[in-house]
Amino acid sequence: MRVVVAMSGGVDSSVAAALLQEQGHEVIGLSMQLYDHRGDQPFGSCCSIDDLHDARRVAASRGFPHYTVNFERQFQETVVANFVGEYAAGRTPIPCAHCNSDLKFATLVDRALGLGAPVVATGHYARVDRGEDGRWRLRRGVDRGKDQSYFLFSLTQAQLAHAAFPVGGLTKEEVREHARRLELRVADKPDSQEICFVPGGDYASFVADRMPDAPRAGAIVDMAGRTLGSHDGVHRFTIGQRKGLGVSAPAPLYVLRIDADSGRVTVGPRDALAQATLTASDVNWIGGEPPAGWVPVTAQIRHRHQAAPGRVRALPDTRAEFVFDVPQAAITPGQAVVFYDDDVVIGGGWIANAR
RNA sequence: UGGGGCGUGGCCAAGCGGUAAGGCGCGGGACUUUGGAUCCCGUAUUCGGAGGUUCGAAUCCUCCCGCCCCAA
Repeated sequence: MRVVVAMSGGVDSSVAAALLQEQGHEVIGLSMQLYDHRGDQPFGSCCSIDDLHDARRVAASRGFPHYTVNFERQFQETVVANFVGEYAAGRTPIPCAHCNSDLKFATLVDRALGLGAPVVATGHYARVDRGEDGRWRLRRGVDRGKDQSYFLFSLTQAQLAHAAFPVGGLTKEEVREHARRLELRVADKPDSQEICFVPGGDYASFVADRMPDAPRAGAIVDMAGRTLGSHDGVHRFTIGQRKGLGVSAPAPLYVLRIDADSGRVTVGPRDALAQATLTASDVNWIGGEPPAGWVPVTAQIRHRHQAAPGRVRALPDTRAEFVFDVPQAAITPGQAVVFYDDDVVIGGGWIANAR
């Protein structure tokens, strides 16, 4: 079978491609150029010029074709625009999830079909299979420590039908062993981390430079409304943040609330971060239809959050309401909430608010 | 110049004769395909200044400097 593999230049997607090829598939490597690599400005680790070279070299060494497609414009218009807009609005974006939902799977499946490939594979740690009802299911990767199903909650039945995650059944260590066995040059390449398009991890400057209006400065106040200090812009904060407040107090202070209109950032003790109920928007129910009534599930509210039990129900306009059995700390607007039944992704959406 | 209190690292603050706790903040590291959190490490040769007492003082005494409160 002809398969298109989205290659980031890292170990995971490289091994995914090599394994598929080893299994007898006709592999076509595809890399997305997300940034203008001309000029000398530094950029992040994902899909950098070096990564594109790595992907190309891996393809060459394995003897399968590799193409680079230019997604700079789409990346700017979807992922980067959302990233900047969310921070400006006092919310906290999660670009990796948007990149998957708004860019990769939104376009790659069509591209692949155009190349005569019915399947698009990536290096994500997640699994796809079919349930008893014949519907496609998205499940957590076998390596729970590296699981990335959280970032893939937006996949639809149509997309899952054409998706493959070759490393989803492996552990990271097994992937690296395969990489060494196959003599891939990226075998010992460090795992990617941090926001790929923000140079040096200084996302605050990145956002400030691209905001339509000047950063909204304001006061840092306690729960009683007393002013404790001031800040340069709400984009510098996220719910649950402790560092960088510049305020000293008898005990650590955490960001509890961000009001983008007034620029007011409310801080308080850690206990005050716990909330049980959240509303999500643009919810994708992977099975195809929203559940009827309340359904018991576990919910994950950030990458590496231990999914916690509760119940969910669908609301009108593709929204959903979820209630944790035990309140969780720092439920943050802008982040994704993903619902699971054991290791099966039921659906997910973007956190709109919590209370 | 009546009385009382206080000055310890960027902030708060223990210590009250035996050779500078702790917290916040800050810096670094670990972890991590988002942000945040969490964990680990680091952060005052020195206690407003100058003398004195003592084997030894941030801790006792004297003077000076600077704050704060009470007083018609």
